[in-house]
Amino acid sequence: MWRSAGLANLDVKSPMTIEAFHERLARISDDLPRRMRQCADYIAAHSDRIAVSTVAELAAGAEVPPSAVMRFCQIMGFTGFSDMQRMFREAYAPGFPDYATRLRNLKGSAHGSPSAIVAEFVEAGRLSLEALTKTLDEGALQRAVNVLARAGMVHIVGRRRSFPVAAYLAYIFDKMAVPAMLHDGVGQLDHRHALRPGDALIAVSFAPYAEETVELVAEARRRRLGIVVMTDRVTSPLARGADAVLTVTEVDFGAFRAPTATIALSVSLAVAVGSARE
Amino acid sequence: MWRSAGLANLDVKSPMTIEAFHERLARISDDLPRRMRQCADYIAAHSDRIAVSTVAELAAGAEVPPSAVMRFCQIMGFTGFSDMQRMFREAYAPGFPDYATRLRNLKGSAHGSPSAIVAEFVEAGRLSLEALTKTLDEGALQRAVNVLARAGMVHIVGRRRSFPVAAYLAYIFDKMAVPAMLHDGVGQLDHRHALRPGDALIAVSFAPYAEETVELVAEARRRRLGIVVMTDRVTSPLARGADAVLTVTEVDFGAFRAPTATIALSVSLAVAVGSARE
DNA sequence: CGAAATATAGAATAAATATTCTATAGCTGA
DNA sequence: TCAGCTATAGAATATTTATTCTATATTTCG
Repeated sequence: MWRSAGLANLDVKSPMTIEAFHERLARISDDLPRRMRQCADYIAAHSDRIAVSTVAELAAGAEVPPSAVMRFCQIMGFTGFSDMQRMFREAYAPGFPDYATRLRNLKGSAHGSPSAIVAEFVEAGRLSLEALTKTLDEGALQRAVNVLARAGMVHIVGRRRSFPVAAYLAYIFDKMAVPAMLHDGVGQLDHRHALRPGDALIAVSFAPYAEETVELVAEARRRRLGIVVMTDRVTSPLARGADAVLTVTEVDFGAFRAPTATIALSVSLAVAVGSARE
Repeated sequence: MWRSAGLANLDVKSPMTIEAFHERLARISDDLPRRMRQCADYIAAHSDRIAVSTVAELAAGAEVPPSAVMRFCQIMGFTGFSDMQRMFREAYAPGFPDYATRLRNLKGSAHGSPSAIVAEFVEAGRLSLEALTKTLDEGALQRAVNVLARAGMVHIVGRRRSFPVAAYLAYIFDKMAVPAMLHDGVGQLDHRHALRPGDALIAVSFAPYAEETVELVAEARRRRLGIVVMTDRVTSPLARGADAVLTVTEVDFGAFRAPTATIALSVSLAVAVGSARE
C-alpha cells in the first residue's frame, strides 16, 4: 500500500548509481498512485533520455503535468529534478565522472621516488586505454583497415614523439609480410616519389604537428593515395581529406606522456590489416 | 584569411547532422582567431559532452568566457547555443555506462573484427601495466636512475621489436636536455667507439635477443660503462654484469604483443633520470 | 456514506541559463 | 605609426526551466 511521499523520502537517500535507481524503481513501482505510476513507467522505458531532457519534455512524454514529475523525483529520493538529472548526466556522459579528479591527483603527486613515477605513468596508461575503448570510432577503424588491406604498399610516417609508433607499425607489418615503408627521414630524404598510385599512407602526428608529416600527407593526397591518420583531434591538419581519421587521447603526466593508447591502437590496426590481406 | 562571422554564417545553414558538424569544424578550424580556435579544439575533443553541458561548463572547459562560446556557435551556423545543443540532444545516445561494459561489448563484436582486436590489446595492455607495478624491482630501478644520472652520455640501444622503445627513450632524454645517443644501426655502423669512459648504456631486448644489442652490451662491459638493461628475465644474456636489470613482462595476444609496460617503465625511468640530473 | 488523508493540476515564483550589447583591446594593412 | 577594422570580455538583459504553493479532486477507511 502506498504511504506518504515524506516517508518514502526518509528511508532511502538518493540512489548513487543508475543500478540503484532502477532497483528502487522496480521495488516501489507496484504500489504507486496513478500519475506517479505513469512517470515511473515512462522513465523506466526512457531513462537514457533523462540526461538530455527538461521536466516539461519528460512530463509531456509521460502525459502528466510537470509538477507530477517533480513529485516523482522526490519520491525517488532526490531533492528535485535537477538532482536526479545530475546523476544521469555524470553516469552516462562518455568519459568518467571522476576523470578530472583523478587527473588532478595524478598531476599533484609529481614529486617522488622513481617507483612513484612508475605508478603515475601506469595510472596514466590505464586511463588512456580506458579512454580508447570509450571513444574508439569503429566505423573509422573499419575504413582504415579496408584502405590498408587494399594498398599495394603501406607507407608509414611519424616524427618526433610519434616516431616510435611509426617504427612499431613498420615492425609489425614487416612481421606479417605486408609490404611497408617507414619514412624515417634518414638523410633528410622525404621519399615522396616512393608514394605510388595504389599505395596507402598511415600518418601519425599530434600537436604540435611535425611539418614533414603534414607535408607527406598533402603529397599523398595529391597523388590520390589512401590515407589513414592517427591524431589527437578531428580538427587536426592531417585530417583533411583522409579516408579514415583515428583519434586517440593520451593522458599526460606532467609535461610527459607515453603513447600507450596509440601503440595499442596501432598494433590492433596492423594485425587487423595483416589478417585482412591474407 | 579570417573573414567575418557574418559571412561564415551566411554561406551555410546550420549543420543538420553530427557528421556535417564535424566536417565543417575541420574545414574552418584552420583559420580561426585565438578564442574561436580554443572553442573549436575543446569542442572537437568533447563533442559528446555538448548535449549535457551548459554554456558556462563548456566555456570553462575551453578556458574562454561564455560569450566566446556563443560566438562560436554562431560561426558554426547555429542561431545560438541552444540551437546547437538541440541537435546534439536529439542525436544523443548514451555511451555505455562503464568501461567494463564497453569493453565487453567491443569484444563481443564479430570475432576477428578490428574493434574486437582493439579490445584484446587494450586488455593485454592493462594486464601488462598491472604486472609491472607488481613485479617492479624498486632497488634495481633506483640503481638504474643513479647510474644514468651520473653518466656523461646515455647510449641507448634496441633493435627490432625493442627499437621503438629505444627511440622513445631517446626522444624523452632529448626533451629533457640529457645528452643521449640512439644506436639505431643506420648504415650498419655499430658506433662502438662512441662508448666512452664515464658514459652509460641502456639496452632494451627481449627473446630472441638481437645480436647487435648483446654485442654492444658486451662492448660496454669491456669499456666499463654503467649498464642498465630492460629485458624479460634475469637470466637474459644481457643481464650478466649489468648494474641494474629491469625485468618487464608483456602480456601477449596471439603471436603479438605491444610494448605497453616497457614504454611506461621507460618513460618513468627517463623522467626520473632527467629530474635527478638537474 | 462521510470525514480524514492523500494526490493532483495549474498558477505563481525562484533559479538557472542563454543571449545581447557595449566599451575596450588587438590586429592588419597603408 | 596610425586609421579602420575585427575580436574579446564582462556586464546587463531576456528567456527558459525548475520548483513551490494552494485550491481542488480523489481515494481510503470507519
